[in-house]
Amino acid sequence: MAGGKITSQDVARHAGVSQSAVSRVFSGASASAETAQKVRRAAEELGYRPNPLARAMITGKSKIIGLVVAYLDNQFYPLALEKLSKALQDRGYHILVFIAPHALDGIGQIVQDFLDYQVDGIITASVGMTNDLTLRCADAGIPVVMFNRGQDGAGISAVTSANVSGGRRVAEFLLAAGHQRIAHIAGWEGSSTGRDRRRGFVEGLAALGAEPLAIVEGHYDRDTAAAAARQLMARQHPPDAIFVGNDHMAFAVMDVLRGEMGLRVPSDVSVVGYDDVPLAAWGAYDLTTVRQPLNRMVEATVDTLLAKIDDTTRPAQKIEIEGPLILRGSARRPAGWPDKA
Amino acid sequence: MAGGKITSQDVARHAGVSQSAVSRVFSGASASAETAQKVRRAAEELGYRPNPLARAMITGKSKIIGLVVAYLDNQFYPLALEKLSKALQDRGYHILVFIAPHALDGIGQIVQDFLDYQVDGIITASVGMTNDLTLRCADAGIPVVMFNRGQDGAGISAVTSANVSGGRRVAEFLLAAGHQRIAHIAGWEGSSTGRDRRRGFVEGLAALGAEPLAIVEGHYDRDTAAAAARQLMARQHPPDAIFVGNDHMAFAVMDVLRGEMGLRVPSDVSVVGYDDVPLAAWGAYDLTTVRQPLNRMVEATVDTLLAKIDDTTRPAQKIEIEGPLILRGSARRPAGWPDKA
DNA sequence: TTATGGCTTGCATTCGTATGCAAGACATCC
DNA sequence: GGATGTCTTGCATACGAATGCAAGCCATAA
Repeated sequence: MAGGKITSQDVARHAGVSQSAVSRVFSGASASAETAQKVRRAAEELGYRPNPLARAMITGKSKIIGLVVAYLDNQFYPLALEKLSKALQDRGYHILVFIAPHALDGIGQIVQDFLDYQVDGIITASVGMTNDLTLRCADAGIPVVMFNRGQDGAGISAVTSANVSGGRRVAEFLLAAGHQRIAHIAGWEGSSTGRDRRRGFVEGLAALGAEPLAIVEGHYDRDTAAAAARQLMARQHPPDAIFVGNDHMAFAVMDVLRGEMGLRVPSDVSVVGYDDVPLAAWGAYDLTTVRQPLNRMVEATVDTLLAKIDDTTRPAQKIEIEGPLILRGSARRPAGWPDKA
Repeated sequence: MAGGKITSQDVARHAGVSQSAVSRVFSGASASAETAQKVRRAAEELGYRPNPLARAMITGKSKIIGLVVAYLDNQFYPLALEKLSKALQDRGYHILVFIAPHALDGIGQIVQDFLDYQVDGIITASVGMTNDLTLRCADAGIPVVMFNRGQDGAGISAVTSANVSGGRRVAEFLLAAGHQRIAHIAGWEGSSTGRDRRRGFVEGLAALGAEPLAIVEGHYDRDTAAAAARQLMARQHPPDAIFVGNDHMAFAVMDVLRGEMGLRVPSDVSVVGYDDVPLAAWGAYDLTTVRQPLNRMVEATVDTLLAKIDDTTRPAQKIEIEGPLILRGSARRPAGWPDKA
């Protein structure tokens, strides 16, 4: 029961040295082997641990990373949260989590909180109003990395998967399977991922002399995507394949096609998603989708952020990681294609 | 740009009062209306905000709540995390998130981190080794509330849904639908929720003169639950209804029944889950399940925790909240039953 | 032997806020 | 009018660790 807090003073007394000596041993500054030994023994015996809050006051480094997330109903983000969190914990950081409010003024509040708590860095995992948030933090001199969302021009680091080439691969895949009328339910024009996937997809079709039957926005939202699916299928010549901007929406689309309209996937309509969340592999959906390589994205994010914290002058980096197309049962498979492409 | 930090000193100078006056205005201590006015104006003009770290050093109150979660692949927990987080943010707290490591020694690390950062309170959302963690934190004098998990005897607050009566209601429901051979894939014997649901279920059957065909443990894990389903269906007389200890496992069970075995739900087998996560309402599963009233559970958790932080001598509370049975398409419906029971 | 340099070490101060204490202002009561 | 009490206010100090500075130590070089 270490009820009474042990301070560096206590350790100093116990070890017969000064408080500064203790501080130096624990903060890695120079100290003789002998002193270090004595201090460590004393600390061990007393159960001393440096107080990070006090340390933060002096150094300005809190060892806290702010993590902003939203859309926890899309399985991709809880997983990202989990892995980011673990990776940062392993590196000796702690994670202050903020659920991004949908109201815009909430963002200002969050920025203030970050400043107040002197977080050393910030990761934004797909917040709609990322721009505002990131810019304000960057202004305040806090390193920021955007996860799964890029930003043109601005000097802010970002880690994404290779969305353009992913979209292109889906186009090639659907054409190879012989689809004639291919529609796209896009993510959100306000997000780089949505734009890039769409662009890659359209370019991929164009490169093979095809063009999309229609493109509708799904806003990364179940209800919107479901409505989009209904709208597409109500056309005089409905699509025979739909590329959906992420898995979360693709599930809604499949629910509409099969549940409401009694259609069969993929015999009536092929559906392709994006992300490869665990649910995509479950029997009920068995969704063909482009995998976002979560582990590598997390590693890259953490590395980039910590590097920038370590050396603030580092320039911003944009990192893109390729992910494979995972072939499952929700889309017709072209003859001869393997499970991954 | 407010690059240089504004301190209470600056405000004091600007307002023509002492630093203590500023402190008192911002910490709610007594101050004359006039002084308060001057201070607030000055603070406004300078963009001053009290430094929570410095404040924490003096008061010992960090306004940080530690939140321990695991199993982020079960949709229930991300949602809980989201709502808990929002509720606490609204009350002026910040959330330090820890992903519970599966290794046992990781727990000790977490406890130390909590102590180091002087968290004001802790919420544990369904960690396996909750016992050890909670006891150690309670020992250290940090208020703890267990979310969605109880603990017999020990003086620790806990908020759960009414799992015993929930289990009982499922039993009554399945019997009313005329099922003859009812099996249960239970949660985990080491968790109170798992034990309670099971107990209520068995009692409910017994009260009507029935007994379970079989009970198998699913460990709240997809693969284990899937294996359990296979095992149950391989019996000479397989069940015609399965009550599964939570939705997450129920999805796996449905995948096995429909995907692997070609059975129909509910005509061949009825499936009932527990939680009512959003996915349960999606078309692909359309799962009949007992709802855990998340919003009210979150409110109760936050209220209990903050009350205990406010007055440490408060005795531990065990709060149970009733949740309805939501009737959907995965289980045969007894004649005359409404959608909710 | 003395001067020079590199290491350690302790002292004192610093970070930004909260708070006990005593002094002052003012109203109340006898 | 003097005594008593309540309310404000400023001063000084405390929280726990980090760090500039100067003093002390030892070894090496001249």
